[in-house]
Amino acid sequence: MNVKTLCLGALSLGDQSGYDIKKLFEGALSHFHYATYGSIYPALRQLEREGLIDIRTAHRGGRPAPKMCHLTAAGHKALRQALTAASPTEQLRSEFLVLTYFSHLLSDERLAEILVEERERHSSTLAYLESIVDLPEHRPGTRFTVHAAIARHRAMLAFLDEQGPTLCQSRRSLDPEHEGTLPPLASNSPLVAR
Amino acid sequence: MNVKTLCLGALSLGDQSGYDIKKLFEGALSHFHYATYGSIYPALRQLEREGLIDIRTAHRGGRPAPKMCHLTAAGHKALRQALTAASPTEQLRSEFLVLTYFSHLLSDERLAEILVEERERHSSTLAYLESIVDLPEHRPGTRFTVHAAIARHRAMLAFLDEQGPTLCQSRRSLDPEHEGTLPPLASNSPLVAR
DNA sequence: TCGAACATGTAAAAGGTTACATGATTAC
DNA sequence: GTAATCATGTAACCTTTTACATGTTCGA
Repeated sequence: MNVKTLCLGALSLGDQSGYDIKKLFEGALSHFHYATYGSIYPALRQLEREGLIDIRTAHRGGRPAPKMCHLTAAGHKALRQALTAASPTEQLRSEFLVLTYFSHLLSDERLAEILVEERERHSSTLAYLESIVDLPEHRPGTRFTVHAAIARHRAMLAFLDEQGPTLCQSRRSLDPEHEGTLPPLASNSPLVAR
Repeated sequence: MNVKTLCLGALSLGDQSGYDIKKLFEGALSHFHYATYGSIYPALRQLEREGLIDIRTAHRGGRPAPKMCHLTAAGHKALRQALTAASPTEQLRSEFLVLTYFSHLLSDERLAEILVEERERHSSTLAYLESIVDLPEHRPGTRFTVHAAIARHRAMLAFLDEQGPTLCQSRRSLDPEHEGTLPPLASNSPLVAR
């Protein structure tokens, strides 16, 4: 799923400027995708070239004039096709989990710090999401994805409270001698083999 | 966090070939990162040029000779620094959530199909993870990340069972006339503004 | 004998981020 | 007056994916 398709999707909700679309990526979409101006503006220009959107400058006095983008019939069709054809994939890139996976290379203090910070991140995001999920203006699709994010952050909080202490303790019981030189993975380990 | 750092991390677990590292990305690491040969082999060559790893061809008769990679002292130091300096970020890219967010553009049948498939994905991954999480050969870091994945997939299953029907029903109660031309988001919506 | 697993790599292209560049307006 | 917000864009760089290319060995 590329930024072009996401922009078409955003425009299916109503005419918007590149700036507006960026806000959407920082807001509702941020829980499952992200994009910056550097990809949004080129995407919009390309979509215009392909005839999938119209761009017209809105000269409302005062403020800098935004270029409002509007889905054409062809754009609508292309969007539907893209969404229907997609076999939904998911990719998670979590540096937190990378760090904990390699936690044998971290100091106790650094590990504890990382765990606390991760907890705070989930906690504050969760509080925000819970405060907005029941607002009546959400479309069903929006509310669904907010619920998904809430479920995920709640689960991560519970997991951190349950397994965080275990991770810290398991390190203390290890011989401090062989730091970073643990034996190689057994080649028949399911995690290696699969 | 780039593939080079991940490769260094993999090698902190013991000497491995590029092929072995790929298996790690398909296995234990797959729950929070991914990489293909096209990025792993160039990364390894670059790490060798930088003196962070040694590569030597293992001539064990028969099989094609793997090039075993070994962390140098400099590599170990670089890895520790990279892991300590990282301020852990997380990014999720879920086409499933993109599709549900824009579900006003999908047919009822397609939406139902997507929900069922997503449920199956989480269900089968969860079953696998639960079958291996208690194996004694896991390092604490490995077990921690497996628990994290289990927590996430369980939460998603519960969420799908709870909110999936709601999403389908909310569509049926909508006027079928204005498909795809829902009113623009209120500009004061928290999801837009934030 | 045939497919799966082992094993390494390249080249082109796609895709995106980062940093830079600019400037008006509004609210405090 | 000054910081935040509105508003658009480019260029260089980085990273990664995709598709291709090749060949061996083991087990059924």
